[in-house]
Amino acid sequence: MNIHTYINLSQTDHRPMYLQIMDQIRHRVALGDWAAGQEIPSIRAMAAALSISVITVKRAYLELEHEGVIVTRQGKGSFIADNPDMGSALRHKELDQHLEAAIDAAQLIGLPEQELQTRLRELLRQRQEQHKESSK
Amino acid sequence: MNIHTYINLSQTDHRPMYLQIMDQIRHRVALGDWAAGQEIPSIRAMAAALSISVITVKRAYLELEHEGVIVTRQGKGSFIADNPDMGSALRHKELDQHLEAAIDAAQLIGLPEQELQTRLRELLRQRQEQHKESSK
DNA sequence: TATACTGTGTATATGAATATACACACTTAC
DNA sequence: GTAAGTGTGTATATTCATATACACAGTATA
Repeated sequence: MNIHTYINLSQTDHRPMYLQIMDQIRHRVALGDWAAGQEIPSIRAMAAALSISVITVKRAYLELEHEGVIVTRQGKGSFIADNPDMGSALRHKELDQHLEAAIDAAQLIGLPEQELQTRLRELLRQRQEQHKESSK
Repeated sequence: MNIHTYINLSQTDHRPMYLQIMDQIRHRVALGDWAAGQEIPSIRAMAAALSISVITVKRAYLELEHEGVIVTRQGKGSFIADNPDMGSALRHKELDQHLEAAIDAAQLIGLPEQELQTRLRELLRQRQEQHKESSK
């Protein structure tokens, strides 16, 4: 089971590499694939596997550490945080603000609540399609 | 009624100026403040009012023209596109953008789709409660 | 046609984001 | 202590997005 099973960089995804790495690690943690305390690939191993510089991987790991998702110890390696902070109160607040704004917008249009929920379902489905596309 | 009543640049908003201008013009059209065919401030007038370069305003106007929101004629000025459905289309677009932002936020914190929909339902219910309160 | 508006094209400055190399420092196990 | 892992700090290259100046061109009107 090598690193590529977990992390890979998309050619079609034009977002920066360090962000792609961050997202995929977050995703693994959210799914429970990588448990609290578990060691994750070293920045050198990750860099070699992806054929990129260690500094780029380090940047991804550093920002994830600032977010509280992972911890890094010099000379030892990087690990999923004991209590990975995936959904801080702040993040949930931001989510609610977006939903509230959507409700306001729907009200402005005169869109019934039922159809607002339907629209959310549609957009979620579109996302799934796009995800399939990009992973082909 | 000067231009500042409609358009202004935020110091705290760190997004580029041309995007802020585009958003605010779109919003005016969505609200119906600026009707189809109506003349909007000239590039030069807008630039002077905001104390920025005409080129920056031109960029905003050019992209809005590509989107079909406005039309520009050399020597004459810029006008809201002659499309009566534009306002409605923009309102729906704004709604979608809020929902997309919510989906992004949910994915970031690893919130399952099911729970995102539940959260929307909860917030809608809260709104109904508040509405009852305020109408007592 | 002169004036005073309007928008346009080309060329450029600036800063921020992204990715990098390389020399350095820590940890572990032999 | 030394080898083979690990991460780190500094300095730099490169690219792209943003914003700009200035000379040019169209339109309307007196």
